[in-house]
Amino acid sequence: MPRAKKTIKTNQRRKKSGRNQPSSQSITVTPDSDLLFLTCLVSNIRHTRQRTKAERRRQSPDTRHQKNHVPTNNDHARSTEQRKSPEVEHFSSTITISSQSSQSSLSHPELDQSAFHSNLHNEVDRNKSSHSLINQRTSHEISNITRPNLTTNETIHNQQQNIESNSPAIDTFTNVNDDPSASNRQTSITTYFAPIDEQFQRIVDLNEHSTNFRIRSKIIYLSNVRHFGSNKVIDGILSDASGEIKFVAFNDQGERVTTSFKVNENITLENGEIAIANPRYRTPFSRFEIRICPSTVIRIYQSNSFNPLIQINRKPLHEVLPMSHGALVDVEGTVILDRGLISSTGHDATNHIIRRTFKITDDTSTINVTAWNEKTDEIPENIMNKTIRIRNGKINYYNDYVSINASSQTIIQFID
DNA sequence: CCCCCCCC
Repeated sequence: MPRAKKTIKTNQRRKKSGRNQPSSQSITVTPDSDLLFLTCLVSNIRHTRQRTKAERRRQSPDTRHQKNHVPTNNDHARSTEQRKSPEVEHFSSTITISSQSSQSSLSHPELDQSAFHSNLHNEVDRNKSSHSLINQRTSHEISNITRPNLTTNETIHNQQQNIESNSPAIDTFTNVNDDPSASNRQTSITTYFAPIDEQFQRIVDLNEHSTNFRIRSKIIYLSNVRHFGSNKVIDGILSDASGEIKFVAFNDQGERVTTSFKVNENITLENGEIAIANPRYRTPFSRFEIRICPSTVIRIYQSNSFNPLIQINRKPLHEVLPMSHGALVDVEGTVILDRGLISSTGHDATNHIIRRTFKITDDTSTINVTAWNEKTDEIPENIMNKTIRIRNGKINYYNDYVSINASSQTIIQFID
């Protein structure tokens, strides 16, 4: 069946890339020339010593450990609050270089760098020296945004994160003059009015009056194509560190989306029609939707560290257990048992089903989670002790046992 | 201009 085939393919890809995260699908190997650049960049930053691989390896589990206990009841705001959380503050100064050094480790898949990802952007906020260094390269590199080049995109990311995090975005451009390749940009106009191609807007700042905008985002949800009358529609949810917004695409525009969008991949999106979404179709975390139109430019955005967390209205597991069959819930928990992939056939023998079941726990209880069919593609091979965040999981009673089903309407994200 | 989807 096509479904099963698809699963196998993604698993192979996962193995090849040597990484465990669902986002690994978007990763390409950094070319040597970029490693060279990285080396220069890293050695140019004086006040901070580049840590050896062994040191990084040692640090990695610590970092993961610190993040693991985090589950709080205040998840709603957590993705934006995280930037200021004390534990992040605590170790950010010790891994200041890691946004560069962990990039170079991409070609060393044995290194588990996943623990760094969610924290990289925090460091840039606090490290103005690397910040200005990075800016020297940004203005010409951004034009290469479609190049499958992690260095480029990380660089852009580092700069853009500053825009997202510090409300006055202007200071980000102060060092642009150092870059000879940017010479034709150096009119006073572009110095003071940042060119649109050098920044991303925050998703929370979009509204029905936004016209020329550019965002970068993770595709956290993609619907199936639905048909109505002679038309078809596809929609989804885009997320950055600031929030999320729905998008919708009709007919021809939908074709673009179905051929190029994949859940958990990052994109940049420029222009589109923004409207207040029909409340029936809204997410709990956004009012607006972007209608993709012919002028909308969509590009792959390859960044290992841009990994915004999905927002959820988290329910403690002990409150989930008594809920009724079919109810939708948001939960978060740590995987304590992984039963792996199980194939079976449905009532109809031609219906091939694949599922992955694992048990999660939080402070209050434990529950089994089953991901069905294509959703299993989003589950990394190694999930033990990782924290999973689930939005729109479906309560399922079967043989007197409660579990949470993750199927196509469910959004899942591994945090560690 | 659009929303349902169950499966062991």
